Formats: sequence, structure tokens, C-alpha cells
Amino acid sequence: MKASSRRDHDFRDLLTSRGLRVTEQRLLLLRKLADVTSPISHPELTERMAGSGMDRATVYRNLLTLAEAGVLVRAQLGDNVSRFELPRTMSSDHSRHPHLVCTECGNVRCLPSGTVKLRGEATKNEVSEVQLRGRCAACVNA
Amino acid sequence: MKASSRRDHDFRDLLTSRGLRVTEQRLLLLRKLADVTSPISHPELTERMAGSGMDRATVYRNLLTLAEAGVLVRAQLGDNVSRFELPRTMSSDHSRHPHLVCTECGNVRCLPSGTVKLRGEATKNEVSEVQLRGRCAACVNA
DNA sequence: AAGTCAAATGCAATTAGGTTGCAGCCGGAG
DNA sequence: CTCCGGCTGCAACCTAATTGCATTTGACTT
Repeated sequence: MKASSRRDHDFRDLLTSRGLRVTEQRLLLLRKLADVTSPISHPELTERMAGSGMDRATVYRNLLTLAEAGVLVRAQLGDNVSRFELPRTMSSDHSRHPHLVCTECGNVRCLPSGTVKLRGEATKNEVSEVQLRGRCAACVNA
Repeated sequence: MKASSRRDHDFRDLLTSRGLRVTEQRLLLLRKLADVTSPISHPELTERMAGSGMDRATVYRNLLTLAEAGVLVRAQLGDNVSRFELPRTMSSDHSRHPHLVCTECGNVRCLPSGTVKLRGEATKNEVSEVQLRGRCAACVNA
């Protein structure tokens, strides 16, 4: 599979450029994260890696390591659980986007960066994360 | 003490106006929260209530109940621990304006309603709460 | 003032997510 | 090929959150 190996190549570069070793576990982890569309927590991710035999401590430490290195973005969405995600476009665009936490279905939706506009007093602060809570479109229509 | 009884009177109104019962425990809890200047976590608060013989579960459930009712504001710094705060201005409707949680000093700042504008895809959801995280103006300038 | 009932509390147990120490493994530099 | 330090697996451990249930009690009704 061309696509997969291409992706792996990017991941290798990403890791080595940050001075991190390229391990089979890290590649598995990054592949998984690339398949997911919204931020994922450590327990959720451990769950999905079940088949690989990877230990939860390894998942945990790698999430921290990768977030620290700037490879992943860490999100705090109000439920006392840290969630991580691979930035949309890995190289250029590290821009954060707003997250919507649905209080009904619990899912986390990523919104386009432009949909939330700060102005006035809000711009006087260094805002690093924008999060909305409410009912997502799917739940509203259901 | 005049001040104390006056404060208690406000607390009673606050509770009854939200359809919550006025219990000795809730008054103790609100008094404690009024004495504190920055958001406090459930364990910290339980610790400080030690002398009152109040149970941790009672503290916990009341924090949730009061936050749910809009009497308290819930904040999350980077450590996966929920902290709660009595808003400075106890306005009737505290959930309608955005909050900025400073990840440095931990305080929660209330922002004017107009400072955060939703548009596009964001408006397709029923957003009930807007929270920004980052460093507040005071910490940035310090 | 007494009666009533759901809300609230106390107590105890349990789950969950985060975190760490250590021995053995392995990526990659030399 | 060899060696070293980073990485992994395993197994605890800790703290915070959460829940079930019997009992108490606030606040409304009579």
C-alpha cells in the first residue's frame, strides 16, 4: 500500500526531527491517530490499540512525549480527561481549531478555525484554546 | 455578626431562586467558597471543610449541583482536576457570557457577551457555554 | 403544629484515569 | 558489530471521581 508507507515516511521524519526514536509502537500510535477525526483520550486510544499488544503505560507516555514535542495537540474539554489529536496538516498549519463537546451524545466535534471570532476584550488575552459546550447539530436534528 | 448573616441571606435567595433546598451544608460550603479568592478543587475544599463533619460525597455532589445550576463556575486547568468558583458578580444568569480560564493563575474571568462571535458551522449547534483557555491579560503583562 | 415526600446527606465501596519504578529490549550512533 | 541510553512491558500505586443505599430533613400541605 503506497498511501500507508508514504504516511509512515512522514511519521518517521516527524519523529526524528524532534529527536525522538522511531519505534514500531509510535508508528502504530500515529497511524491510529491519523485515522481518527476528533481528539481522543488515553483510555479510548488504549482500547483501540488492544490488538497490537501495546501497553497502556506506553500509550500514555507516548501521548505525553509527543504532545510535549509538539507532534500532538492536547485538549482539555471539561470532563477531567485529556484528549490528544494530530494537527490537521502536519507541517504548516499548527493552528488550533475550536472544539464542541456535545452534552447529549458526548462526542467531540472539531470546528473550522474561522467559525469562532474573538474581538474586543477577548483579544487582550492569550487564548490558546476555544471550547463550546452544547448539543451538536446531529443531536439537535434527531 | 451582621456581615455573615447578610451573606447567608443572599445565599438563601440564591439557592431558592434556583429551586434548590437551603441546607446547613450548602451554606457552609458557600461561605467557604466566598472566603477563597481563586477556584478550588473538590479535594481541597473537602480538606477545608474537615471540621464541619461534612462528607466528601456531599461536597462533591453539591459542587456539581451548584455548578449545574449556574451558582458556581467550573474551571479546568491543565491537570485534569475540576475547580469551582463563586462568580464575583452573582448575576442572575451566569451561563450566558463567555468565560476565560487562565491556565497560569487559575482564575476565571467573565467576558462581555459580544466578545465571542459564532458563525458558519458553529451556529448549527445549540451552544450553551463558551469557554476560552489561555493566559489572562494580567498574567500576560506580568 | 403535625404530616408527608422527595431532596439531600452520610457512609462505604467502587471505578477510572493518571503516574511511577524497574528490569529487559531495541533503535541508531560510532 | 557493539554499545548506550531511550523505550517498552509489567505491575503496582495513587488520587479524583462516582455511585448505591439507608437515613435524615427541608419545605410544602393539611
